[in-house]
Amino acid sequence: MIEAVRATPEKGQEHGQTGWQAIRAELLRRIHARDWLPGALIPGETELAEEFGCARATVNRALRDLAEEGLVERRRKAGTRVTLHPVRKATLEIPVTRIEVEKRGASHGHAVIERTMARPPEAVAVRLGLGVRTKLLHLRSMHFADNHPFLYEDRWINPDAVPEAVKERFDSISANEWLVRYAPFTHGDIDFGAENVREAEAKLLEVHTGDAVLVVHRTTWNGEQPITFVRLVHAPGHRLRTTL
Amino acid sequence: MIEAVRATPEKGQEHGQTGWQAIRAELLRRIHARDWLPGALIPGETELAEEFGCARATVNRALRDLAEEGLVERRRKAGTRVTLHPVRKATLEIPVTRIEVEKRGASHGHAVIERTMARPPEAVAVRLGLGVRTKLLHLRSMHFADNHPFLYEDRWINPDAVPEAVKERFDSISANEWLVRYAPFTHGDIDFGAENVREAEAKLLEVHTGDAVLVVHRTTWNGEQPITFVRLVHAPGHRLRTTL
DNA sequence: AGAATTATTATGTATAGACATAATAGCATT
DNA sequence: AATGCTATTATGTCTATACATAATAATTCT
Repeated sequence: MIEAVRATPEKGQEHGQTGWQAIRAELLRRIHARDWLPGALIPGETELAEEFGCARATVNRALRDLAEEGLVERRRKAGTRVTLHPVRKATLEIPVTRIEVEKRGASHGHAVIERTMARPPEAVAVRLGLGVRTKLLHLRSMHFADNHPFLYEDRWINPDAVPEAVKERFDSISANEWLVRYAPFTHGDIDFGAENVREAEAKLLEVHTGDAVLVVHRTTWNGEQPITFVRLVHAPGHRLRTTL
Repeated sequence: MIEAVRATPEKGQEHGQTGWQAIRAELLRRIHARDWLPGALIPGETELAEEFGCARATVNRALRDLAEEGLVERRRKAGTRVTLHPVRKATLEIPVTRIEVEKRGASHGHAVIERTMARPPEAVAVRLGLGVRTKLLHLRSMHFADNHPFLYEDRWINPDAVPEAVKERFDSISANEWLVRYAPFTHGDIDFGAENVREAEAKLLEVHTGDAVLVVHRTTWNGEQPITFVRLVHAPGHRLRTTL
């Protein structure tokens, strides 16, 4: 029986949690201490509630939290077990480019290179789930950090989803930021990889052809309706960071 | 008053959620429909509970879920408001390499190239927060998918944190998987970027020197104690995918 | 034995009621 | 006007109880 649960919150206790968080911490401790080995079945909620001298709902809250993080797996009737191969989730935040630049202590600038209505290449049309015959708003632009090339953005916007975008010139506000503001999306997908930058993009980024660049592709949707597909080419050396 | 909450679960209802999920769905609908604008204060739990004809705890569960996703912000006394600039979080899962390979329908293989006790280069020592004089277990190995090079792994393990690792040969089980199993970590950090692959690594991956490769650096800790630092070099063309 | 049915069990969720806590707003004092 | 106390309020959490649901185990029927 751990006492932390009912312990009066004292000043000295740095890890002095109470309630369900104390339960959570204790369960976590047992997992890390290998009291309960990966794959092992841990006691039922009722049993733990009794041990900790709290209600089952409180144990449930703690276990649910651990389950959300992927540290334990729960199945009705089968019980709760320590995850064998905990799939760690790195949550990387996707801020607006301007803010990302400013967070690095640099001043942000951007310039539109192209702004046309055009038929998308097949790869783009497929991603958006649209036909190649639909004309889309095609925007190519550069982002700068302290006047150095930072990011090249090649974007296709579905005018059916965002009719207002057709009128916007995107010179005072970047498409990136404009869309976040006026066209919230319900879901999207991202994928990224490394590419040897091609000549055209290398010139824009002011680097050598063939340099390795981090390329991000992002598609966003509002319900069933595709909003935009964008290809982001970062300047060489750019790294994405996050914690586990 | 929405009825979905108490609705008898019928077969035809594809979006037929009940309970707190129905509340959540309705709240989400109002946010997306801009019924409640970004930044706006939404009704209190008590009020919503009354409207939906359920207990306050149920509304709380729904709101808490939305808050965890960053769609609303909650503060005691101040109430709940729709997030102004929802920082979209892409959660990318970091599975064990073997499982990642197998998920692609390929067979996984691996081979240890080097296994020594050595002093780490300064960059590694800094990352781990250790001195350059501490000898660490240095492991270099290759992962294969259907016998094609898939990933090159250059790893440094802190023997203080995982003494058992020094005895392990890592030929039947990869270091990656072994560590997940026997040395769970409490936290870590990841960063990734694109690099032009150097000659030595290019040979191992059987690609041309200078090809763009996705490089991941990962450090993991158990509490205060550093466990391992690893540099993962993916074969060219490898892309990481996730959803928003 | 094999299939279908029923019982059991652990988690999942809902409820009402209670108290805790943080933050604001209002009031009083200096 | 600045400060400090106090009341108020919305969320945070815990409790006990109840029923729902999924999955397994046991049982019965053929």
